[in-house]
Amino acid sequence: MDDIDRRLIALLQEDATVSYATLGKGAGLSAGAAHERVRKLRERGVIRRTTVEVDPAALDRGVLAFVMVDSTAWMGESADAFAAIAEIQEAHVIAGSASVLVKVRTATTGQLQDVLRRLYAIEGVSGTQATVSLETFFERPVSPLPG
Amino acid sequence: MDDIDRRLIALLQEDATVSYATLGKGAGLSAGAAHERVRKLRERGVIRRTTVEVDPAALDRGVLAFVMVDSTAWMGESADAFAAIAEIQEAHVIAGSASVLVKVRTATTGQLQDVLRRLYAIEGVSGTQATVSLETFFERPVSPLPG
DNA sequence: TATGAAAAGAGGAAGTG
DNA sequence: CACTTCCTCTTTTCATA
Repeated sequence: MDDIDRRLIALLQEDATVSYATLGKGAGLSAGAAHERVRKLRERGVIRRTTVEVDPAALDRGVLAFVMVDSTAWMGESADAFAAIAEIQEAHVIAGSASVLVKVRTATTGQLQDVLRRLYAIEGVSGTQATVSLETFFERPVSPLPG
Repeated sequence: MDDIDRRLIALLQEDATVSYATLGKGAGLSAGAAHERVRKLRERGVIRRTTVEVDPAALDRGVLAFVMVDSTAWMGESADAFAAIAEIQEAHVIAGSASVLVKVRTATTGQLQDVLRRLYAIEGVSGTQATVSLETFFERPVSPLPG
């Protein structure tokens, strides 16, 4: 992971459809060398996958909320229960009073309420605190640049 | 946006490097038809971009925290101030006691502390409450399927 | 690891049903 | 809208340094 790798990642995060020739030019490499480096980044798992970024509203997921899920038991083994709820985009075990923080996207606040109901149905869950997002300033890839 | 479009999006989210021929097969379409639909999804802004998903730890961003940022003033115009902090991956204006929720990734908790210091330097910011993630259950694309 | 070149395959743009 | 065809460019592999 040197500065060239970071540069390649930055370029791919911006647009992963560019050719290796263009990619190499942007990093001061030949197409072949750029290709080889990217292949290794994938092999090492640094680049996990190539994917598309979608407008949530277009998929009927215009309502964004973060929900703190309190529990009476250790939730460390409950990943599947959260993953089974399609509206949950992320789930993290957290330090602090609650035990799991989830990011939820639904079409309406009514559906958000339904997600909360399903969260309560998970074993050990004792409470939820939902915080609705009014506006998203930005959501961007993890910066490969230091600082 | 019919079911075929949703299917195409689901396949692309999983692996955006597949050929249009493979993509079409997965959605019951010819390569050309799949290509045309994907082109339109991009044109309409449903698909925003093709990008790569990266392992945060490999980029020296192994510490994940969510920070509630309290403020004394309306933060609705402060997007740039948050965007200027490279460690911030997302920033959302929220309903509730705090006014902005940010997702932060740093190499160490020391660097997290430094981000908090820089958050305090933003005009109007009166306080922060950081919640550190101990484990990420999952982070996945927005589900294109209903329910 | 980088380069350069050759073969295999995919992208992109026609025209047709 | 979807399918097919055709041409171009890219990806992928390999030999070489």
